[in-house]
Amino acid sequence: MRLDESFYLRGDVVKIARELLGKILFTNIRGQVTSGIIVETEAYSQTERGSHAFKGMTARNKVMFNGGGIAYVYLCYGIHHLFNIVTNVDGVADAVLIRALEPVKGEEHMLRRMKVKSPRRISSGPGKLAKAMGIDRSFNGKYLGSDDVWVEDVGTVVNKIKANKRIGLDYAGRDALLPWRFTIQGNPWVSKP
DNA sequence: TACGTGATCACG
DNA sequence: GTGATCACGTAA
Repeated sequence: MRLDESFYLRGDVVKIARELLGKILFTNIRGQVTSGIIVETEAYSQTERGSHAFKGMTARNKVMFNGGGIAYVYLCYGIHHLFNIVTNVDGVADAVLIRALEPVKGEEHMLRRMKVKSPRRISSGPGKLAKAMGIDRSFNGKYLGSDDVWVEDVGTVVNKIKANKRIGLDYAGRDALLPWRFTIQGNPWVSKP
């Protein structure tokens, strides 16, 4: 069943980040459908220094201030597109970064986009999964109920969730230590660190 | 461990 | 305008 607004509009972004584990992210790029199990997420709250929205609205982060259930996609290090799901109500800029997927459907499309021939860890990391799924900045602000990108709950029960500090936030001071990175423990598709 | 790569943002 | 910075990935 496709997740709808009521899932994303809730106020607890940390809870939503945990609950997204085991759900399935789909994209449909000109008829090419790919999907993967979400195995790694990070929560970002407007109230802490790790968030792009901490200092308020800018041209880049403005879609985060919309109500939950849309994508926030931006370019990182000039190379990588990072895919986030906006949560919380209109006016509050919370989001969940999707950091790794276990491929389910359309792996041949992912391999082609990654320019590799044989199965590999093509979606273990936020930049890689966006590329593998065909996500770029044209997805920024896109509604997750659209026919291009959506998330489904297939009833998977995730037994062991591990919480760690988030990756790559050395600039965020004390907030870098928040245990807001969630992984499915033992899943081989979780990104390296 | 080093660095490519380009949008973004805080300066003025 | 300009310059430092960056929620990464790969090669070495």
